[in-house]
Amino acid sequence: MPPKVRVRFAPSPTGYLHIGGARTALFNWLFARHHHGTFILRIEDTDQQRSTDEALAAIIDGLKWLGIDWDEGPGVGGEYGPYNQMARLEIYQREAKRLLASEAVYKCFCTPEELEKMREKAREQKVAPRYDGRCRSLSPTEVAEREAKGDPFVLRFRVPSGTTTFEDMVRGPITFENVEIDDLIILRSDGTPTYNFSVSVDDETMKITHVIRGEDHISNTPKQILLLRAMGVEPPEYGHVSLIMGEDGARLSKRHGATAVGAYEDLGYLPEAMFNFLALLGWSPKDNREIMTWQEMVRDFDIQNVAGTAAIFNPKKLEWMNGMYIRALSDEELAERFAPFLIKAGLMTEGGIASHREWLIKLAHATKERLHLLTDIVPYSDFFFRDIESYPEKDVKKHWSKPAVVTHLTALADILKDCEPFEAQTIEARCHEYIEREGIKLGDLVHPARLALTGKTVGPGFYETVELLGRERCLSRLRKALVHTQGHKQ
RNA sequence: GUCCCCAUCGUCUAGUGGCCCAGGACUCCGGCCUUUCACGCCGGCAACAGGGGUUCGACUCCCCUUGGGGACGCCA
Repeated sequence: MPPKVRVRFAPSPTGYLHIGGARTALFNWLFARHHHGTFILRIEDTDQQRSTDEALAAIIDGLKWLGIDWDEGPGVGGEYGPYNQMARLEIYQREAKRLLASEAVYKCFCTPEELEKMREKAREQKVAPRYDGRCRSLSPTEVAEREAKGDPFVLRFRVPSGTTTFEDMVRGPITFENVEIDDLIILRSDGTPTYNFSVSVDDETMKITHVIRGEDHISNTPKQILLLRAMGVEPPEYGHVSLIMGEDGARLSKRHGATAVGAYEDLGYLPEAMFNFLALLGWSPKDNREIMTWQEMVRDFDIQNVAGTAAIFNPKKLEWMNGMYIRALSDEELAERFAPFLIKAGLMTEGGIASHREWLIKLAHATKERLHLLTDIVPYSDFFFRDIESYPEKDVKKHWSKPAVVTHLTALADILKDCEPFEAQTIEARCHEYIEREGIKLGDLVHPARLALTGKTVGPGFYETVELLGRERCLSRLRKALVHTQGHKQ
C-alpha cells in the first residue's frame, strides 16, 4: 500500500494571498482531499527582511475565505511541526552539518560583493551568470586559516556531475544537465537556510509525498532532488502547474487589477464562485461541466488532467460565474451575504439589518437575478434608503413629457392609498384593473411611476419595488413627482 | 546569453491517430420572453502558429522554425 498522500502549500509571508498562490493552494487541497490525504500549510519565513505578521494573517484569511482548510500548520499544529521555518533553524543546521561531514557541501568565503562582480562580468560577456567554484577545492588548512581569521562563510552544495530527470505529474519527463546547475548556497553566513535547502529538508522531514507548485519552480526541482539524494532520501513526486497571466499575456500583476484574493472579497465575489473559477483555470473535468460543488471537484480532480498551458485570468467569466452562484443562493442566504455591503455603503446599520430581516429577504428575492456581484446590491437598492434628490434630465424627458402622466401618477396614488394588503400581488392586480379600464399599456403607467418612486429607470420588478418601499413612501414620492411634473410644465 | 516549460476560437477549455470541414463555456452580435434592467431560452461570429516528416489517415506522434512564459540571488 502506497504511503498516505501528504501535500503542502508553502507561501512566504511577504504579501497578500495572490490569485496564483490561491490556485496552487487549491490544487494541493483538491489533490489531498481527493486522495484522502493530508494538506499542510507551511510558512516559509526565512526572508527576515520581508516577512511580516500582517502578510501571514492576510494569507490565512484568504485561504479560510476560499474554504481551504489545512490539517497541519499554523493554528492547528500537527506532529511534524513546527510549521514556520524560522522555528526550524536547528533542523536545517543539523542537516547542513551532516552534509558538510559527507563533503556534499563546502565552506565558501566569497563575499556578496565578489559574487556580484562575478555576475556583472558574466552579464557583460553574455554568458550564464554563475558561481565559478573558487572555494570548491580549498584545502583544509586554508579553510581553517580563514575561519581562524573570523572570515564569514556560507555553505555551498557541491553539485555532482551527470543529469537529473524527474517525471512531472503534469508535464511528463523533464531533464536537466547538472553542469547547468550552480553550486548553490544552502546556509547563509548568518546560519539561516536558503530556499532550496529549507524546502528540501522540510519536504523530507514532513514526509511530503507530492509537491504541486507553480511552473516558476521547475528549475529549482533538480536542485532539490540532488539535495535530497545527497541527504540519502528519495525525493517526492513533482507536478508543476502553469502560471496565471493577465489579459496581455504577461504574468498577472497589480497593473492587471486586483490580484489579492482579499480584494475580490471586497469587490463582492462569493468564495465558492472564486473557488470554482480558479479550479477551472488549468483543470477541467473533461465533460463540459463548469459549475460544480467542491465535493464534485474533490471527487473528480486529477492532477494528470491539469493543463501545462499558461492560463489568462478572465475577469468577465469570473463575474458571470459569480452571478450564477448568487442565483443559486436562497433569499435568506443572499440577504445575509449582501448585508455587509449595505452597511459599508452607508445605507444601513448593523441594527437596521437585524430588525429588518424579513424586508431584506424580500429585497434579496427582488434583486437576485440582477446581481453579478454582491456590491451590485447598492445601485439596485440605494433608493430604498435615501430620498430622491433629483430626476435625471433625459429620463424626465422620456417618461414624463406626456400630459397623461399626471393622470396616471395620480391614479396610482389613489390605488396605493387603499390597496390591501400592501403586497406585490395585489398591487399588480389593481394596476392591471386600471390600465384595462383606461385602455393604456402597462408601460405607460410603470415607466413614469418607476422614475417617480426610485429616481431611476432601471431596478427590481416594479410591484416588488412598490411593496418594499411601503405605502407612505410611495405616496410621498408620488406627490413629489407630481409637483415636479406640474412645475415643469409651467 | 544559457537552460527549462508551453502552443486548439479574443479568453478558459474538450479532443490522447479515423467518432472533428473540431465540442462546451465566457465575451460579442441577432431573436424570443418582458414594466425597465436583468434572468432564461433560441441562433450566429470565431481556433488546430508555420514548415517538414511518420502513417492508408494527423488537432492528436517526431523534428525544425516562430511566438509566449519561466529560471539563472547569502529572495521565496
